[in-house]
Amino acid sequence: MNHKGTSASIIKAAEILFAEQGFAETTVRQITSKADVNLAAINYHFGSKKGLIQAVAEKFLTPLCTELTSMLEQRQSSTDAGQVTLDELLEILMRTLLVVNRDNVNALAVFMRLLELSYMQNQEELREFLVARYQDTLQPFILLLREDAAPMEDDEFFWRLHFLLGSITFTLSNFQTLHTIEKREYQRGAEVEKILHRMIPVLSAGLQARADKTYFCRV
Amino acid sequence: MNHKGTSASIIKAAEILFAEQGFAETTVRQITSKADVNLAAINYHFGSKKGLIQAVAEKFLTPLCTELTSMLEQRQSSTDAGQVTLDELLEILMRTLLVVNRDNVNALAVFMRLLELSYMQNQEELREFLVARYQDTLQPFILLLREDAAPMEDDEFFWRLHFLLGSITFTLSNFQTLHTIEKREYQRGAEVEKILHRMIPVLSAGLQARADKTYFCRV
Amino acid sequence: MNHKGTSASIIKAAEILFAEQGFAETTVRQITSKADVNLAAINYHFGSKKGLIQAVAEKFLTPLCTELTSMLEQRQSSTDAGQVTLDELLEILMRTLLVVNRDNVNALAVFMRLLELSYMQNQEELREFLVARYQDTLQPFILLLREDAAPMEDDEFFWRLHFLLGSITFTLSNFQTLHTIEKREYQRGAEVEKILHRMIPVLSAGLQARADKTYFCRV
Amino acid sequence: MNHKGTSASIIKAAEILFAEQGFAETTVRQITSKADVNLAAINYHFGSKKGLIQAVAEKFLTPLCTELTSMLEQRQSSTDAGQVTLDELLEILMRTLLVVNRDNVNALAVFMRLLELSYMQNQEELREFLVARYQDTLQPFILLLREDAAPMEDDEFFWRLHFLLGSITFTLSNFQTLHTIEKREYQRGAEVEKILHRMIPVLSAGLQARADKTYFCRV
DNA sequence: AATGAATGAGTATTCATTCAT
DNA sequence: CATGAATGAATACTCATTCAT
Repeated sequence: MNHKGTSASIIKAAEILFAEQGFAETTVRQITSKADVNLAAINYHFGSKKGLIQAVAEKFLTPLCTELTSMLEQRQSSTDAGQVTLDELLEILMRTLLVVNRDNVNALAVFMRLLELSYMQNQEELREFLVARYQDTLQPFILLLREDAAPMEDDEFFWRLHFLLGSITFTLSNFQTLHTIEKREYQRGAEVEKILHRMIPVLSAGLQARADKTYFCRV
Repeated sequence: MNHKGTSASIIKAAEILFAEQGFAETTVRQITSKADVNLAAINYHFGSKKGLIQAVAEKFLTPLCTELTSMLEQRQSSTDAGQVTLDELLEILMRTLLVVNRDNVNALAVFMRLLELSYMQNQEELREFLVARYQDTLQPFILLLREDAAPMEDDEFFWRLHFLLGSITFTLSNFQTLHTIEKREYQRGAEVEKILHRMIPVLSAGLQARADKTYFCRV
Repeated sequence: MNHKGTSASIIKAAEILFAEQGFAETTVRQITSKADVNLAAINYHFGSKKGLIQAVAEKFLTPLCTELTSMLEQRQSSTDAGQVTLDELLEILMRTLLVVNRDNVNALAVFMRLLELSYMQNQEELREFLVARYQDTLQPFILLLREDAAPMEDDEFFWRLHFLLGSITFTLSNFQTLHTIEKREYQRGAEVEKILHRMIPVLSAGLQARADKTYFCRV
Repeated sequence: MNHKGTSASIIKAAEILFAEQGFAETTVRQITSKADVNLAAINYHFGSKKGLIQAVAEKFLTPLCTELTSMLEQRQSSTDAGQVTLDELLEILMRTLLVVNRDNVNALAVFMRLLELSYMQNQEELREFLVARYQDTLQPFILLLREDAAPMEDDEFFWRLHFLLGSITFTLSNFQTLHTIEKREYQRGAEVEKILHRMIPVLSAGLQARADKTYFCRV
C-alpha cells in the first residue's frame, strides 16, 4: 500500500469512528486497527492524534469555505438589485454542507462534532482556530441573514444564530442514529439532502419570528 | 464526613465537571479530588463511574417528569374546551427545565449532555433507558405539539422535533461558553431563564412553518 | 506487602538499576519488575519516573547535608584557635559520603550519577535544584578548602574544585566496575571506605599544588 | 549531497548532539534532522546507531594513538639518558588530547563521554574494544607515569590512575557547561587549552603524593 | 546510491476499579 | 463505614530499524 493509500485509509477510518464515537472516545488503536495499518502510522503521517483530527478537519474546511464564498457571490451578482431571500441564503448554506458530504458521508458528521466540541469550555484553542479560519467567510453570510431576519437586538440575534446552529449540528452529528430510528419507526429513511432541505423553512421561520418582549409573565 | 455528605459532595463536584468537560473527559480522580473525598468513594457509593452518572441523572429526571405531567394537567384542566396554544406548550416545557435548574445551575447542562450522549450510535442502552423513563411523560406532550404544529407527515414531524431538540440541547449544554462569549461581545450576559424564554417564539415558528414540498429544484 | 514495603522496594530496585545503568537507560518496567511490584506502582507512589528519581535523591541529600554541617561544626569547635588542615577537611567530606553509603551501597553511586547528570547542558533545572539544596551547606566547607589550598585566582580554584569533583564522581559512580577490574587484575578488591581514604592525599596534593603560570611554552 | 557529504554531515551533527546530550539521549531522528539528511541514512551509511557511534569514535581514536606514540618516542629520544619528568609526560598527554580537539571542538567531549560510558557495568563490550585498541599505545605511557609517581603498590596506582581519569573525563565531557558557569560567575571563560594546562600540576601532585597508610583511625 | 514509507517493540503514563484492613 | 494501597488494562506516543523502490 502506497503513501496516499495508508494516509487516506487512516483518514477514512478516523472519519467513521470520529462520527460514531466522538474524538476523545476514539483511540488510535481503533483507528489503525480499522484502517488495517501499523499502530505507529498515525504518528508517522500526522504527528499525533491531534494532528490527525486537524487533517480530517482541513479536508473539508477548505472546500467548504471556497464553496460558500463562490455560491454567495454568484447569487448576489445574479440577483438584480433586489435582496437575496432568507430561504435562498439557507439553501446556499445547505448546498455548501452537501459539498462536504459529497465525498464522504461521515465527513459532515465529523465536521459537526468538531463544531460542537469547539463550544466546550476547555476548547478555547479550537474555538479560536475555527473563528480565525471562518471569520472572513462567514461574516458576510451572517450579515445577510441578519438583514432578512426579523428586526431584533444584537444579542437576541446572537442567540438565534446559536439556536439555528444547534439544530444543524445536532441533526447532522447524529444523522446515522436518527436515520436508523426513522427507518425503524416509519419504515423510511431520508437522505441527508432531504433533511437539509427540510430544515430550511424551519430555520427561516425561526429567524423571522417576532421576538417576544414579555418575560414569563403570562402564567 | 458522613455518608450523605460524601455522596452529595461527589454529585456536586461531578455535575460541575460533567457540565464543563463532558462525561468521558472527566476522570474519577478529578471528581474525587474536587469533592475532597477518597478516590475509592465513587465506586463505594455508586458502584462505578457509570453508576454515578445515573445517580446524577436520576437527581433531575424524577422532578422533571413529575413537573411536566402536573403542569400539563393543570393547563389542560384550566383551559375550557379550547386548545392549548403552541407557545403555551413550549412555555410549559421551558418552565419544567427551569425546575431542574433551580437547585443547581449545572444540572441542566449535564442533563442536556446526557441527551446528546444518548444519540451517539453506541449508546443504545442509555437511549433505551431514557425512552423507557420518559415515554409516558413525554408522549402526551408531543401529541399536543403535533396538534398545534403545521400539518405534516409523521416523518417530517419526527425531524422537526429533533431540530427543536438540537436547539435546546446545544444552547443549554454550552450555556456557560455562550454566556461568556455574549458578555465579551455585547457587554451583557443573559440568564438561563431569558434564553429559554427567547427560544419559545423561534421553536414555535419552526414547528408551524409550512413544509416545503419542492426539493432543491429551484436552482 | 504494605505501603512502606512497596515504596521501599521500588526505591531499592531503582537505586541498583540507576547505579548500574544510569537514569535514562533504566525503564520503569525494569524497576517494577525487579521490585516485583505492579507497573503502575511507581506512578502511584511517586507520580512519575522523575518523581522517583527525586525521591531517591532526597533519601541521601538530607542526611548528607546534616552530617557535613555537624561534622564541620564539631571539628571547628574542637580545634583550639588553629586552622583545620586540608587533609582533615577532605576526611570530613569522605566520612560524610560514607554516611550516605551506610544504608545502601548503591546510594552513593546514584548520588554521584546525579551529580554527573547535573552537569549536562540540558539539565539546568536539576543543576539549579542541587545548588539551591547544597549552597548553604557547601559554601562554608568550600571556603575552608580555599584557605588551605595553594594561593590562586578565583577561576583557577573553580576549575581545581571540578578536577576534584571529577575524581570523586567518576570513582564512585563506577565503583562496582572498578572494583571488579581490580579483583580480576590484582586479586584484591578494596572497599569504598579504603578508596575514599586513598583519595585524600591525592586530592589534597592537587589542591595544594602551585599553579603553573607558563602556558605550553616549554616545548 | 554525495555519499561523503551525507556521511560527514551525519558525523558532524552526531558529534554535537552526543557531546550535548549523551549517546542514549540522542535519537537518530535528532541527528538526521540536524544533519538535514534522510532518516534512514544513518542505517544506510553506518549500519546502526551503534555503528555511527563507533565511526565517530574511530575518527579521533586513530590520530590520537598515532600522536601519543610519536610524541612519546620523540621525547624519549631527545632526552639524553635522563628520565622524562611527570609534568612532561602529562603535557604530552594533554597535547595529544588537543590534537583530537583541533578539528572539532565537540570531538573531545564525545571521546570523554565514550570513556565514561565504557565504565558502565553493562558496557563490557565497549570497554574491551577500547582496551584492545589502546593497550599497546597506552601501556608504555602508563609505565612511565608509574616510574615518576610516588612509590606505591600496584592496586594503589590503579586507583590513582582512575582518580586522574575522572578529573580529565569529567572536566572535558562537561566543558561547555563549566565554561558557561565560569563566564557567568567570573566574567571570564578559559579555552580548553588553558584548562588542560592547568590540570598538569594538579594531576602531577596527585600522582606524586605519598600514600597514607593510616586508615580512618585518627578521628 | 538513496529515500519515503512503514513497522514491531518499546516508552512513560493514566484509567476505573478492587482489595485488605 | 471508609480508605490508602494496589492493580490490569489501556492510553498516546517514540524508538531504531527495515523494506520496497
